[in-house]
Amino acid sequence: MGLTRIDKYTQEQVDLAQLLKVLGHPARIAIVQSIIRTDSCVCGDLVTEIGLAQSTISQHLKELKHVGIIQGTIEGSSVCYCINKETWGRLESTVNELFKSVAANPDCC
Amino acid sequence: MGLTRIDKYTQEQVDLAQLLKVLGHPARIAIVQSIIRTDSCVCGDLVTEIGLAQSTISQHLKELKHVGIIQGTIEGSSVCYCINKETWGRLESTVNELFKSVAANPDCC
DNA sequence: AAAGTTAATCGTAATATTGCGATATAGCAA
DNA sequence: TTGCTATATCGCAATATTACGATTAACTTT
Repeated sequence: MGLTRIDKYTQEQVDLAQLLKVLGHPARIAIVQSIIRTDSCVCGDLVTEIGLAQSTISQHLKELKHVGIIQGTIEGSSVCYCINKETWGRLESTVNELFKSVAANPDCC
Repeated sequence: MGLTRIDKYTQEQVDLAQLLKVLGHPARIAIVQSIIRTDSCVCGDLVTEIGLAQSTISQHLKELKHVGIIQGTIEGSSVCYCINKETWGRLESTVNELFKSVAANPDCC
């Protein structure tokens, strides 16, 4: 069917999966890393830096923005994209909880 | 084209994205959580617990196994799936590095 | 051997994702 | 106004993903 069934899962599972899914693309990882590294909200630079078409980068930015991983502010004729720390904080604590339970899990096979 | 171009990215970006992508599905999150929680390598139980078809669960297990998130050992007529801690350790440190750089990133817009 | 259990694989239909060029939109500059 | 730049959106083609039923494979029990 190609349609992920969400009626079987908790809201937490759906939310976490959504964030991880959006981050689960190398272009979007590269975009996030670039936004962090350049430390300024350059945006069009991503096109030349990553080497995908402008429309493709714009689409990835849209997805990152849609789930709240980044946020954009219009700044003259360009757009300033930066990290949404609230979402990252939420993701960090959820993921760390998972890591903790993995670490505490005894080997069994 | 539907084909993710990997020639534009570093190996680290591709590897991280691959792990996050596989975890980016609620059924696979539920599977991982269940494997951790039950603390034993039950497997067929996932079908009744999650409520997807047996073939669907098997397919998700295959993907988790393929990227090394879990590992399976044949145990009689059933299979014992459990966490692959080496992969989780790698993922944890990579992700934590990312979280650290996000936290250190100054707000700019 | 025959039947039952468990899990993997195959085939398939429906939907989603990726990437691009072309076009639209909006602010800025001359 | 007329261009120029920056970004978003549209439409499309290629490919990937998701889910399922049916089948297969392998072990267990009778």
